[in-house]
Amino acid sequence: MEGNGGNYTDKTRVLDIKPLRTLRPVFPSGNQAPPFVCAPPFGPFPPGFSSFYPFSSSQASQHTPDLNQAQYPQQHQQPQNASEPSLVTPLRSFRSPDASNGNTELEGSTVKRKIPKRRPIARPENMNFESGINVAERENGNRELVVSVLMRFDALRRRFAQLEDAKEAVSGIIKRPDLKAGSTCMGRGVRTNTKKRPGIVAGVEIGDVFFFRFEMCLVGLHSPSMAGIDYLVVKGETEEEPIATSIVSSGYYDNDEGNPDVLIYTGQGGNADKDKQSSDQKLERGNLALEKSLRRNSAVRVIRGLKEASHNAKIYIYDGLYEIKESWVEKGKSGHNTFKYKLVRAPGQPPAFATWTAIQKWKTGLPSRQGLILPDMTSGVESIPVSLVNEVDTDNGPAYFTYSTTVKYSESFKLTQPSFGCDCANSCKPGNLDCHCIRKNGGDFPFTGNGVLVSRKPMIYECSPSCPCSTCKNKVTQMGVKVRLEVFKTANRGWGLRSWDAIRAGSFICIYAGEATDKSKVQQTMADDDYTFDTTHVYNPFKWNYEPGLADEDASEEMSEESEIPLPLIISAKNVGNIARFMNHSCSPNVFWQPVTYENNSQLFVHVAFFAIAHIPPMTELTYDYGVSRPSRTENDNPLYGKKKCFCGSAYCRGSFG
DNA sequence: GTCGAATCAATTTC
DNA sequence: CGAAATTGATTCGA
Repeated sequence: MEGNGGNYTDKTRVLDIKPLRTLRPVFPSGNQAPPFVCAPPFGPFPPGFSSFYPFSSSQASQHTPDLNQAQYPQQHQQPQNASEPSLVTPLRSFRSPDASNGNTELEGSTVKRKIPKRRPIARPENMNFESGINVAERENGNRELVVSVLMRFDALRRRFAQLEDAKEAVSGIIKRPDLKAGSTCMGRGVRTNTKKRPGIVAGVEIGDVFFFRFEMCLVGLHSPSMAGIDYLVVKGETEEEPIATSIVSSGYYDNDEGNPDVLIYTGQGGNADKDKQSSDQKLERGNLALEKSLRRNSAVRVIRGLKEASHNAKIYIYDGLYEIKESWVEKGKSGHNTFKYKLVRAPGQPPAFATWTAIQKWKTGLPSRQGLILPDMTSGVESIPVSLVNEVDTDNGPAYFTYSTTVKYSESFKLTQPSFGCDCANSCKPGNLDCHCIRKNGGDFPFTGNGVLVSRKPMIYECSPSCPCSTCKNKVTQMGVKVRLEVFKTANRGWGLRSWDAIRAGSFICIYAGEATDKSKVQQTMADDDYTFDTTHVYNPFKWNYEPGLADEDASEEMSEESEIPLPLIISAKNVGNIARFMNHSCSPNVFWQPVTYENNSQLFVHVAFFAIAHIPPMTELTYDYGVSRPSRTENDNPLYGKKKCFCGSAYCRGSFG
């Protein structure tokens, strides 16, 4: 464990952990479980199953990596050639917020069973919200602050989106929860790196992804909420002059010509407006700043705006520092003069935008991704293929298992009590409190319009396949995997899972598939293999939901975020499972699990669904907190001491898990 | 349903 | 202080 990994002695952050069990009777106790339903290794497979066996695949031999090239470069090693940069290193390592800032919420118990902690109604006059970020931290940030600010912004944005969705839609009115959340954070001092400077911004790492312009404002990467060029006025030899600090390329003008290290950037201004004709651009403001930066050889931060065709989402990737090599004037599409700047990426920086461009090529399949063993290890069972890749050694794939997208429950998990769906026609409308499914969620629609989870809850109630709402948005985790994933061989932790797509915070990733059993009925040894999910573990608490003090409505009731799994549920994915079985543990995870339930064939089951904690850049390993098993701890031990040695590498590594 | 174009009302900074 | 900069959700049209 690197750096200050030994700091995990601050017991105030981890103590007071209580059992996850509650007494809510969702599962009946009762009958002895029959044998599991299990597909034979070579079929025929019931729906949702396929064989997974890489060695028998004809594809496997085609794509077996060249052993001489199996040693892939590590971070900062030179790319093998200009157009094929090293892509094996995650764009950045992720760290979760640190309690030392005083603004994240690791205080209190893990499992708050009886919550309603009365808070004053959040009216403007009695709002005493503290950002927890002091003046110095606001001017100069660090990684923890940046991560914390982004988490708080997005939690608030999701909440505003949820509230807007619940209102009656007014035609012509455009909802902008991003602006509302951004403005709130600005006003309450939830921001950092306000001191503008060219070059590196403390706490923002190359490869970081953003989904909103406001996110980059709040962490000081790029302050204008709209303009593409950010600049700073400095004292020159004779007079003051502007120099550029950062630019955002919208992806509209830019012609990369295949080289991700070069950017041709168009100056600002001259655009046609409602009551304005397009005109020549002037050498002022941002254009002048870029010109001065060119003269001074002052490097500029570049943020690449990208349209992900598959996602229908625009993302921004921070691509590090570029040098302005030349500038010229060119006739634009409107026939008027525009300024053009040629920027070249400073050498020696880890790949970011280059990773994204390479992934776009992989998606076409030509040429196939290096180290590819199987293009789709699910054999079409998932609607999106899952690649199997090894770039580090000669291992040809994980041991055989049966791929299933679903959980197989033993008989003892069947619910005897009938479950109620809703009777909404077509789709359930957020804000419609007549909808029984929405009522079960406390009156809030659990997801925003684009399927992002708004907040963690003890349980999420989705509409069921038997509800009449066929096009309902409250069926996120039932619809299968939506991100393009790959299973890859890690350097020291076996196989792992990562995504080709950038993943937005709150996005559903996958469920934990496998064979579910009631832990109390199983031998302890069986629950101990490497492919077991166990709800009875002790989990490190964390805060993900919006802060009531930040929202401008009555948010008097703080909601529990921690799970209430009614029975000790364990899911074994040793023989049957999905991609979730490859997700490794981390003490600073970027994914969390959330219990979800919906009725199926008149039975109610609990599903373990995984969601992104923060925005996750492409090719970053997906990890969640495995927790530690209860029996392993003794009174004198750290309560989060586990049986397995941890190699997560996080600065806050607890040293063990499981 | 889907894909691009057009539309609309936003916010911070200089 | 007001103009400048362009976004992102939605609607519209082929």
